[in-house]
Amino acid sequence: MTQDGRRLRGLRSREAILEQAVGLASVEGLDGLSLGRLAAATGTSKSGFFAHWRDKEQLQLDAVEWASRQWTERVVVPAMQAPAGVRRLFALHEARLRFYGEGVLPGGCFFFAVQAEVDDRPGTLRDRVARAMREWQEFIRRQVAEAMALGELAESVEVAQLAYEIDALGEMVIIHSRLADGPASLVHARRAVLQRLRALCPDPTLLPED
Amino acid sequence: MTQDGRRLRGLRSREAILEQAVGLASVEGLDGLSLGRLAAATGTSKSGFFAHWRDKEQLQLDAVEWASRQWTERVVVPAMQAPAGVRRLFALHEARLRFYGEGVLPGGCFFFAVQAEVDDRPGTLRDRVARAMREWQEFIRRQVAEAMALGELAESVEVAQLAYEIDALGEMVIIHSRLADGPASLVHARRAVLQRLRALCPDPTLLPED
DNA sequence: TACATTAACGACCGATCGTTTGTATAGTTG
DNA sequence: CAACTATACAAACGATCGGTCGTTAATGTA
Repeated sequence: MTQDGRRLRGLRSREAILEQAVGLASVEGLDGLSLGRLAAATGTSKSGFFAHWRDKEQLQLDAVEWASRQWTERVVVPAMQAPAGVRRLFALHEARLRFYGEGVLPGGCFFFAVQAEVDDRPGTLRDRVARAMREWQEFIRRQVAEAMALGELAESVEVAQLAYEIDALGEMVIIHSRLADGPASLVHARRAVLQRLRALCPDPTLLPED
Repeated sequence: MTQDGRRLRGLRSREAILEQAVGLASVEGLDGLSLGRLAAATGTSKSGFFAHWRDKEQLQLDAVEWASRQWTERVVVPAMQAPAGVRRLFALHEARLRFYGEGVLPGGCFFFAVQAEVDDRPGTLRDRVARAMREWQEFIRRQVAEAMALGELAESVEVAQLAYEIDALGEMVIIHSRLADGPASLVHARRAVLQRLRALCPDPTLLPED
């Protein structure tokens, strides 16, 4: 199982295809992502995919994996460089908004585009997407709990409640920025969480004023 | 152009088909809603649709119209029975949550399922969906502004900001309840808006405590 | 009664879907 | 070098897609 040149070349095109697939899926969803169009976008042939994946579902599963790793690298990891507590919590929110604002994915958010498709369709794909989202929300909850343990959030805070609010205010940027408000929703989402955290934090100077 | 029996019969099946279409689209989206499956669900034939609609896009446009009216009847109208101001604002939020919680549509929310599909695809359909959503958000903003005019919200409130928060906290119930938290997200969404309004309202007794 | 219109249908069209098959080729191993 | 393996392809498959066509039965109008 040594990685010789063949596998290396294969891995390279595999990664290139997955990157394209995640980008396309963030726009058209996992169903709209047809093998024909993906082939055209990557400059390969439809049948070439089956050298890398047994069927379309395997490709979709790997795309979910790829999107998860991308999210971790571009959102979670940068936020972890902020000091633990309420500052890291807000850094996490800002990192997400930066991800959206910079247009890393042409459709904004891979998981948002995919949720509506899989949530009513049981199967491995749905399970994998649901797990990724549960891990993400659990991660937010951990940051909230840590901020509380550090005394940086009022004791009256309920962890799951605040975590829901932070996630909701961030995620909805995708909808609002694309169909209605445009970039203004980024400002609204940032301020909503910032003011909420400042109101709950005994030492608001930990957070920017505006 | 008098409405004789033929047209009446046509209208009846037209409405029945549209109701099915909106329900199916709330689950599978407007693309997933294929004419073949819609025909099977309504017990008619594919080709029968073309007696009512020129092509699929016209059916989709009418489905958007139907979903808009349903939303108005089931959410907006009931909320308007509450006294203007902060109580009506919260009644609007609760009416939405009731709509989701009761499972009026099998997929939860028609517009949520459709947004991700149309937002990157210019055309009449996208325009119509975007208009419906802009009207809804503008309606929320009007209620916020009215509550402020009545002195039921602190003067520091920015209308668009608060409206964004209320809408985001409500809409995200669809995602969270279907892939992660389940019904708990309804509780989170309700409490988030309730506490936010109570904190901003000079007379919190206008709103329930919990 | 004679005629027009409508709802609804079955059969079929070209296009595209995911997938299979067979093949050519480049890289690795004995 | 020969034998083998992984990559990639063109061609074709059955299924399904949105849509057309011609027809039938029912309902209206003159």
